[in-house]
Amino acid sequence: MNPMPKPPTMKDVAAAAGVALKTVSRHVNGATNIDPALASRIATAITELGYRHNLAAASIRPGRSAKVIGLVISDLANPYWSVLARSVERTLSENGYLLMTVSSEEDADRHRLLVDRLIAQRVDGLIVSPPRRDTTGWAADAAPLLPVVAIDRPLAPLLPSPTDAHPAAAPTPTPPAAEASAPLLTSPGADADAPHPTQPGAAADAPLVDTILADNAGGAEAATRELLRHGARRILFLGDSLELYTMRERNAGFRRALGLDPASDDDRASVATAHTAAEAAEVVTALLGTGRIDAVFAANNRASTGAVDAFTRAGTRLPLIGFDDFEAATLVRPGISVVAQDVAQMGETAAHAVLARLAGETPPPTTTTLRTRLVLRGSELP
Amino acid sequence: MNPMPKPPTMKDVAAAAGVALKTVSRHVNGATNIDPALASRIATAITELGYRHNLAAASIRPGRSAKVIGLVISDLANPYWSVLARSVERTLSENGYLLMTVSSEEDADRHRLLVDRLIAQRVDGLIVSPPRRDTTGWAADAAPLLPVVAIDRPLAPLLPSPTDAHPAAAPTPTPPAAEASAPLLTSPGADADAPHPTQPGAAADAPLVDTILADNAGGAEAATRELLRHGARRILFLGDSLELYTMRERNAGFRRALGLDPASDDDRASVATAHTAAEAAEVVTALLGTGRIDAVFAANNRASTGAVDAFTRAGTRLPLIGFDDFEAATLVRPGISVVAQDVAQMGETAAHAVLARLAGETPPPTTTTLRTRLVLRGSELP
DNA sequence: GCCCCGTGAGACAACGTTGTCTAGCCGGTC
DNA sequence: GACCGGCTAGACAACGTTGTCTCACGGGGC
Repeated sequence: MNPMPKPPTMKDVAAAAGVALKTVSRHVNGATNIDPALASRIATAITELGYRHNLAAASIRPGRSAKVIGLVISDLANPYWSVLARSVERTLSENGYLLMTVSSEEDADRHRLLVDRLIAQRVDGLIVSPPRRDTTGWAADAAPLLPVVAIDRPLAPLLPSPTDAHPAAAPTPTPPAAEASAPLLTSPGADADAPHPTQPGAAADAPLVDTILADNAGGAEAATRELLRHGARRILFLGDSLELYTMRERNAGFRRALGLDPASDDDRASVATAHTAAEAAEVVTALLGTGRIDAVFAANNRASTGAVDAFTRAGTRLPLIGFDDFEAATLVRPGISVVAQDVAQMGETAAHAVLARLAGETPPPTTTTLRTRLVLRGSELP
Repeated sequence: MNPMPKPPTMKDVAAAAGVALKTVSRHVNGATNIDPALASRIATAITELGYRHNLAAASIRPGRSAKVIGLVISDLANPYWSVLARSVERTLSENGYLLMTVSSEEDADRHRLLVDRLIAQRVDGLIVSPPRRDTTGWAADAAPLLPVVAIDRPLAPLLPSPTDAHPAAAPTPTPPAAEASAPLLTSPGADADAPHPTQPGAAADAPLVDTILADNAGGAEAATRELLRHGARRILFLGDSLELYTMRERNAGFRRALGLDPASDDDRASVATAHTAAEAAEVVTALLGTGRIDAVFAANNRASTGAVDAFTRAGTRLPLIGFDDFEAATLVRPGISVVAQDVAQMGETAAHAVLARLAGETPPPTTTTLRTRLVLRGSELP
């Protein structure tokens, strides 16, 4: 009747079975060297009392862990993140781990709070999508304590000292431009001959933590080239704020395809920012018919959706390719062509990276760049 | 250099600050009655050593908890569940709780395993979507231990004894049929005058745990009536397996609108089962042009998507209403009309239900039925 | 000057579990 | 018949933290 009496402990089970506490512990932990008679007495006592093993208590012993991983993303309701979370969960689950998922909403302070909370909870590892405007130094604090993996975006370089305001676009001309389809695995320093990976002055590009990225620039470049190939000349880059790493990369790939200096403000590239599908639709609606654009590269899902919505409402359309695949892409005619990321593989790779570190592997942190795939469905045509 | 030396404890902090361990504990827990001099020495020691409070260890004291809730759903990658999970997470987060989310994949055994694991982890409460073919009795085991809330579906009645194979369609004629638009809150027994809610022999419909449902039957009935209003006479019910509670309810509402005996096999109601959008598209494609159907009620997202896909490919269409809103519904012309559930509110309600129990409230378990909304966008028209 | 009381700090045990170590038992061997 | 080795069971301490209790100190009242 009493709603929730305090749950029985091993001690209670031991008393009921008439054995020592430690013997119950052995039984619960699956030790084989137990007298069958005692084992069955213990089993009976456990079911009769309704005993439940307390993993939380067990996990405070050093060397034992709760087998829980933390995942910090920006919004679980966004299909991109939820598919990623599902993939992480599946891989971890197969390895006996549970997942705690939290949403940072791109807020650096909230992000910091959540990371601290997860660490206090003593998760075994963290998979994190670093927030934009990330100034809290959470990674430097967390990485020495437990395995940390950055996903979707790299960590912001720590303390971009205010002196090097514009490190000059010319000196580092155009990065060697990863092949259109990047290799599955890129090693850390890339320059294999550098003997000491950490270079004091220069911002060494060896990552602080394992990092899993998509080939944003390469995908965007391929999409843009495809639009160009079909005769587009004034392509609109429609995306979210360039504060987001993925947007900067996709924009860079876009400009590279156009043959523009990555840092210049050449007006051949028109760029529009929209945070929601509605905003994106507004932008496109305003430009349709003005002749100022003749194709659209939608740099994320919401931009794609907004553009299609604008097209549908206007009863006309322009060539379009979007970044990230989405369910509705096949429902309209022509089908929406997209740069598809393998989100599931990203999650799986991230989970494996954490698991490897937990298994004791300690190679220097690696950045993995996952290939993207250009899926053509017709919307790229004039 | 050493990758991960064992993290400092309160004892280390106390030693470094030259105070007693308990004083550090007081400081960490925000006690006010601490000598400012000692407090600052402790604060310094904490930052210097990089001490982190260990909530896992703290939570083994009786009366203290880790503030974690478990959520068991069928698939986090499904937008329906991810939006629900997000809503639960948001509400819990506002109340200082973290969320552990796991996917059961509708497998009863896996579901049982996950629930047991979460209980072993000593979560404070559980929000669970019961799996289909639920025979493991997990709820009866879990409910006495911690607050449990069922979401999206009620618990299966325990042990449907094999004797009452077909409890006869006639004896229980047509259930009083909840009003077309259910009230926001339905109390447990419904029959307010029953003094003793538990009735030995009969399966009392007082729920075992708090339950949050959508008005599946009502929504489906409204949608079907709308199709009928526009002249449809041979409507296809296109949904997933009727093993799923939600499907049974939606089918019941569908039949009610058609004026069919809920248990009869009247062939005026054509029913097709499809697990994926592709299967749904196949079914619709096969029926299009045969004249055997003149409208479609798609009982879930995937069915809607599949039907639209079939229409688009065939270059024709039939009147269509779907259950559950989805992003693509507004992208095609005509827009897809749907029965929309307020998924976010469902998550919030479930979270509040757990929080209320954790706050010590112990009213008898309640079933809450959330209203659905018929959103007409044009696809219902001939 | 003495006592009482309020305040803040520390000693100790406890939470539920597991690692280590010792004691005991049994069978086999010389 | 004595000894040894292999095996299981139990006593004990420890994990990192917090609740309880006690103690020391200092100030104020008589």
